[in-house]
Amino acid sequence: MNKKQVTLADLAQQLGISTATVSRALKDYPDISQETKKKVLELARELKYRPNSMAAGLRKRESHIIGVIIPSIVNHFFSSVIKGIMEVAYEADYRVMLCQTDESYAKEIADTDALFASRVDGLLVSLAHETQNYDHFDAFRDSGIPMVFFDKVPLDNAMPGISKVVVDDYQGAFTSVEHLIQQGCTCIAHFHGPLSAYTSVNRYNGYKDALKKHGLPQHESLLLECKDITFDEGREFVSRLREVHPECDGIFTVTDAVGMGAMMGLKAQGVHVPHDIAVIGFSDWQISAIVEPHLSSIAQPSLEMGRRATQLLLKEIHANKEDIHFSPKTEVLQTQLKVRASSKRR
Amino acid sequence: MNKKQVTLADLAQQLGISTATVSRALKDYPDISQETKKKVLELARELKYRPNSMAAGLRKRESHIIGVIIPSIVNHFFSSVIKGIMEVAYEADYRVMLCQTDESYAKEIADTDALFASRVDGLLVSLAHETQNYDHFDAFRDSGIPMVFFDKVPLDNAMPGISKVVVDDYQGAFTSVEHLIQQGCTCIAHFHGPLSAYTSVNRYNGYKDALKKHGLPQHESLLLECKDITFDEGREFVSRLREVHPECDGIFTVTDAVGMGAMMGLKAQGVHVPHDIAVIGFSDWQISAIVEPHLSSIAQPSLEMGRRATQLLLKEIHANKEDIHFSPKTEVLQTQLKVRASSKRR
DNA sequence: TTTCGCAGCGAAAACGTTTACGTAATCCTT
DNA sequence: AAGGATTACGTAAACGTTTTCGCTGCGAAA
Repeated sequence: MNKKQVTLADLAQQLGISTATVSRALKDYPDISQETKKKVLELARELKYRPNSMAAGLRKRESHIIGVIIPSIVNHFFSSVIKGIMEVAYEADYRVMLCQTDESYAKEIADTDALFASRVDGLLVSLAHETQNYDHFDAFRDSGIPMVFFDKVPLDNAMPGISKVVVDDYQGAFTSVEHLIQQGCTCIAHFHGPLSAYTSVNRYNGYKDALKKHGLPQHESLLLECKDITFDEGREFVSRLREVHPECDGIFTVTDAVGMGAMMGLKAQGVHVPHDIAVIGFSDWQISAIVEPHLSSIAQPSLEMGRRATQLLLKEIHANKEDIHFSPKTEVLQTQLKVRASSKRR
Repeated sequence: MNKKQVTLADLAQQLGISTATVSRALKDYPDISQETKKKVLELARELKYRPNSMAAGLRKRESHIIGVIIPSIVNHFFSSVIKGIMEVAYEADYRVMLCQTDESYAKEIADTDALFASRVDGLLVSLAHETQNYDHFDAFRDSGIPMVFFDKVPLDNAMPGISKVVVDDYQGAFTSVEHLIQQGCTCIAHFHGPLSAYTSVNRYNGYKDALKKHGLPQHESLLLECKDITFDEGREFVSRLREVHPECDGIFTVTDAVGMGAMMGLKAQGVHVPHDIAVIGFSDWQISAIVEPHLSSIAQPSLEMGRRATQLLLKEIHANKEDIHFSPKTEVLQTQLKVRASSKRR
């Protein structure tokens, strides 16, 4: 049913010139007189000519599309990253093709293949939780199509020569625990994430090193693992924690959902935050500044992460096109401590 | 620097057959022997052949891409919708190209043009706030490329013959106000959005009709307009409201951000929620079940909206391809009242 | 005059598929 | 054994651009 589209050939025929000239006129290439250029542009507008980027892409061997693969989209962090990506992509006149893995390795493979089939000019990836193997990126590798990983990136030695953008989880965790100590906490627990995840490990280490630096006690029983990283886990774990460590006066949680759960659990038990126990989260969700008491947190520059990753990718794409060398970079973005009521004891 | 890709011609040459046969083998079309099919598939795997969907798209005049235009992505409602879209699209083997307008009319036009240039097979749109004119969709119109609007849709008479998926804002508002009345509220205010927006108008009307049905007083001064629909507006407006209507005992807000702001404002004034004033929001943000007191709200089926819109679009795409008539539908999804502490007075 | 340069344009090939059409070989009818 | 049907494949055109190369005509330099 689709009515046929207006093509270069149509314009060319009506003007009695060749498609080559029409193409030159529309893209304002050299070798074209102002006169015919004007005529072409006029007719193009009149006939509502719309370029076909599939045809152009096929011929030029580039799509002006960048592919994005993320674990989840219903998530403040990732949706901010995507916003950053789209901002920069739009500025550079690139389209964005989005895929969501739902943390599934199989889906990640399918998405990678589909994006390659679409001949995207570059790929931005945050790995799925399940992913341990990186062979599905070989197609991009072998074809020399640039990739930039962000947030959840491959293990250090796994993909040499690939650019990455990550957040300094270790430093963020270290800073927040040190902040608790400065607020007078002497027995600090950590509700951490699964240690299979890179980010969880870094935060875990930041926590431990901060305690070590200040000579505070470390106990296995101060460490509780949130397998699913949920609000409910936070709420339940505080009971378990206080049975073993009634003297505990500070909690650092792997993310704000857990932190808010912990605060609710404590409130239900009649424990005052921050007076009895100070709480600090991670990621600085919008909610954190609204919930009572306002939850202290570590802000991750999510928008910035999307922007940087895309800028890196575009640079690499252009370097490729100009045939000049591009040396892969790893950018580490700094976090920001947001001190709010939940941790203010002085 | 991109190494050249493996093409059908490469496979054909190595096997001493024609590209036509290779193409048939790979897409398991008829007119092919099991024997050569097997040989082709083997060589394809060996040489790591990857189809080029730009070439296929150009030839078949379809891209297997659907374009999505939304006002904002950093937003729980829209990111859920997108998730629903991507789920259905993925099942049907379609890719998703995403654009974000940031509520800008100009950006919406640019996005529409770009998606048309990419020759997407269909378009899903939630209109920008600024958009009053729909001419930029003419290209899709004229070419007979299906579009489905969702959430923020064109005015009724503006685009006849176009499918839409909306939420029953009127009924949701009506239900929530009736709920307040059942809880004993007798003087209910409404913090509404700009009445240029369809959704705001429907909620506004639902509010008014619920009051009318139950014979409650209606005053202009009970209506406060949130131009930007923000937390801060909610917080500020309660002071203004209580100066004029100290007897007010219920507030229905156009969305949860405003509702939460109102609750904070009331709390700051020492007004108890829900005892003195009951509050109910709209949209059921994740935060609402966490903030204190838990905010009652109207849940919108966002995931479902994305799914339905995409299903409609795909149906229309396929109907188009088979050259059978498709009559546009408007689906109205029902909301769900979530009663929480902020409105429970009995 | 010749020679060169240059501006403006066209012819045609390419990009990698899909597909309408034709054809040769094989098989099954009667 | 002649005729038709079927199977499996090749030829070549098409999709809508971009781009290389070459050509023409004109003016300026020699």
